[in-house]
Amino acid sequence: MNTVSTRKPNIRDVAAKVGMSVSTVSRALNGYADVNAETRKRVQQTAELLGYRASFAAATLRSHQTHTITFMVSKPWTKFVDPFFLGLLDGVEMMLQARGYDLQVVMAREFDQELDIIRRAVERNRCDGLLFGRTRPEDERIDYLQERGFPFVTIGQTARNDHDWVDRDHFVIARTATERLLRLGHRRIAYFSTPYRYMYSIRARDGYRTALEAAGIAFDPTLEVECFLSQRTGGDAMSALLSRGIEPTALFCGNDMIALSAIEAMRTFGLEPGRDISVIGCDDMPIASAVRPALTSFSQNLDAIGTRMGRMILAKLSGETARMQQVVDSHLICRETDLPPSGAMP
Amino acid sequence: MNTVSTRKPNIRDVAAKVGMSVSTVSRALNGYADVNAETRKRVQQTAELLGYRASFAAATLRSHQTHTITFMVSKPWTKFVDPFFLGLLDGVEMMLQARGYDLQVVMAREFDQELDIIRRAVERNRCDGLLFGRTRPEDERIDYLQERGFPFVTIGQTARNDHDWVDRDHFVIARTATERLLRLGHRRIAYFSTPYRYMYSIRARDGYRTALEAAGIAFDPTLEVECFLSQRTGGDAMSALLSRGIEPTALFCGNDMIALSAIEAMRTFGLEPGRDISVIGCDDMPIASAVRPALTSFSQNLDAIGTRMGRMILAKLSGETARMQQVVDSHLICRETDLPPSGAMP
DNA sequence: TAGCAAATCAGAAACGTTTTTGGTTTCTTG
DNA sequence: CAAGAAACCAAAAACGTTTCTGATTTGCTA
Repeated sequence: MNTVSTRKPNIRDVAAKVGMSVSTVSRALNGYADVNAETRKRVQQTAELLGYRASFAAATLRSHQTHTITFMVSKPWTKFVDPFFLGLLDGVEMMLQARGYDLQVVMAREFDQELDIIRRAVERNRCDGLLFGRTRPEDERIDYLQERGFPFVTIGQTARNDHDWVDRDHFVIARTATERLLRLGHRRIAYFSTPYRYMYSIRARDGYRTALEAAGIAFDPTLEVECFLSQRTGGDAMSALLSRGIEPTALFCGNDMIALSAIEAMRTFGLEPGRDISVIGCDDMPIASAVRPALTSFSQNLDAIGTRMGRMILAKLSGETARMQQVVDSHLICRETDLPPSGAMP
Repeated sequence: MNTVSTRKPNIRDVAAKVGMSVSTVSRALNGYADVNAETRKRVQQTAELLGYRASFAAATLRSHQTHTITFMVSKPWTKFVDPFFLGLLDGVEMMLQARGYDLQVVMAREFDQELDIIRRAVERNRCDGLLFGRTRPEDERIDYLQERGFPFVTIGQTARNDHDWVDRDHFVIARTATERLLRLGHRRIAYFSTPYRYMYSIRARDGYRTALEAAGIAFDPTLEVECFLSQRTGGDAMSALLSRGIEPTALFCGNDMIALSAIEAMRTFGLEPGRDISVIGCDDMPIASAVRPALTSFSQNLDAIGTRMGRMILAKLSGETARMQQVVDSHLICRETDLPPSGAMP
C-alpha cells in the first residue's frame, strides 16, 4: 500500500494526507479559532494516524515560545539530601501540566554557576520563565532578569524586594520561636542561623533579635552563630560554645539539619536535648518527627509553595503585570524538645 | 556610535562584524578543524563582544542534536520524599556537564503518563538520550525505545535483559540479608517486599527464597507480603500479621520506609524492634541511622549509580554499541535492629 | 615551474514550524 | 438583491542555525 517511510512525519505530510494547506493544519492543531470544527477534527485524526508531532525546535524557533519553565536548583539543595526540593517540584509541576507547560530542572552545583546557567537559559531561549530560590539581599540573578524583562518567580525576597516571590515569613517564624522559649522561662537563648548570605536568614535573625529586645533581654553576640549549610554545621557550633563553657538553656536553629547535628553534639557533652537545652528547629523535615526526642519545628507547606509558584509564573506569562508577593504560612509544631529550663522544673 | 538595537544578536550579526561568512563563524564556534586558529579566536572574541549565543531552537532544528539528556522521575519518587533521587541526579549531572550536555528532569506523576512522556520527548526531539528507573519485567518503555533505536540507560533490569542498565544486585542483597538473619538463629523470617511490578522486587524475592531453601526452611507464603510504595505500607503489613497471631522473629524489608513503618506498627503491639523482632531494611536512608534503635540496612552508592549512568549514556551517544550492564555494589550496614531471636538470648 | 594536495573560507540549501497576508466563500442585513 | 462582514483557508515569508558543495589560496613535491 503505502511506501513505508522510516522518516518522521512532518506537518507537510499531514497537510498532504488530509488535503489541506500546511497553515491550516498548523492552526487547527494549535487551537486557533478561525478553523472549522469539522476541519479541525479531520486534521487531528490524520495527525494521530500518521503519528505526527510538531518538532519542538521548529516550533520554538518560529514562535519564540518554549512552553517550558525552568527551575534552577541551587547548591545547598543538591549538595546534601534535602526533601524540601522534591515536594516543591511536585507542586510546581502539577500547576504547569494543567496548562500544557513543561517543567525543566537544572542544577547549579557551584555557587558561581548560577548566573551563568540563567544567562544560558534565557539567551538561548530555552524557557519562557524561571524559578529559583535562595535569594540574596542583593541578587545579581534578579538584576539580570529584571533588566531583560524576563519572567521569573523566586522563593525568597531581596533587600529591594521589587519582584515577585513566594516565601514564608522567617521574621515571624524566628520571633515566634524565640517568644515561645521566652515564655517557657528561658533567658539564655542561642540562635544558630543559616548563612547570612541569604535574605531569609537575615529576616529570621531580625525576628530573633526583636523578640529578645521586646522581652528586655540584652543581645549577646556569642549566642548568635552563623552556620553553613552542611551536614554537621550545627554540631560544630554547639561544640564550640560548650567547650568554651558557654551553655545556653535554649536554642533556636535556622533549619532542622542544624538542630539535629547540634543535638548530637550536645549529647557528647552529656547534655540532653529538651531537658538540659531546649531546641526548636525549622522546616519540619520528616526526620524531625522520627527522632527521639522528637524535634519541635516549624512546618513548611511545600505543596503550597510549589503550586503558588506555578500559578504565579503562569499568570506572568499570561500578561499579568501586577506585583505578586505571597506569604505562605508556617506554624510551630510542638514536640518534645521545647521545655522549661531544667532549673525551673518543679 | 552604534545604533542601539534591542534585538538579540544572531550569527549573521557576528559574521558581519567580524567580516566573514556565516558558515565560517558557525564552524569556528563549533570547534571544527578546518578553520584557522587565528580566525577562530577573532570570531570568538566578536561573539563574546556582541553577547552572541546560538539559538538553541535553530541549532537543534538544523542539527537534530539537543545536547540534552532527560531523566524521567517516576511516581513513587515524586509522591513521597525519597532522598534517593537527589544524590543520583547530582552524579549524573556532574558527568554530563563535563561533556557539555545538559540534564533535564521531567516528572511522571501518574503511572500511565510514563510512556507518553517518553514518546513526547523523543518524537518531538527534545533530547538525545533518556534515563529512568523502576523498570518492570516487561517494560513497554524499553520496547518503545528499542524499536526506535533511541539511546537510553535505566536503573534496573528487565526479564529479557537485553538493554543497558546500572543496578544493584537485589538478589544478592536479599539473600545476604536472609542469610544474616539465619545465622543469627532466626527460623521464622518474614519478607516485606516492594511491589512485584518492578523487576528489582522479583530479584530480591528470589534471593530471599533461595536463602531459605538453602537453609532447608520451608517457604511460608504468609510471611512474604507485597507492600506498596506509600508512607505506611510496612505498618499495615505488620499489623495484619500480628493481629492474626502470626509473629515472625525477624523481618527483611524491601526498603527503609517499609521497615520504619513496620517498626512503628510492631511497637503498638508491644513488640520492640531488634529485641523481639529483628529488622533489616534496604537503601540506608539518612533517617535509618538517626532513628533509635538505628536500623540495619543496605547501602546504596548514589553517586556511583549516577556517574555511571552519565558515563554510559555519553558512551552510547559517542557511538558505543557494546552492551553495558553495570552492577554497583551494596553492603550490609549492621546497626541495632539485627539480633538473635529473644528466646535464644543467653 | 607546473601541478597537486591541503587548508581555509563563502554561498546557499536545508531543518519544520508559525504567522502574516490576502483571497475566496458564505452568511447576514438593509 | 446588493453589499458588507464573517468565516475559512492557501501561499509564502520568516525564524537562526548547521551542513553541503565548491571555490580560492597556499604550500609542497616532482
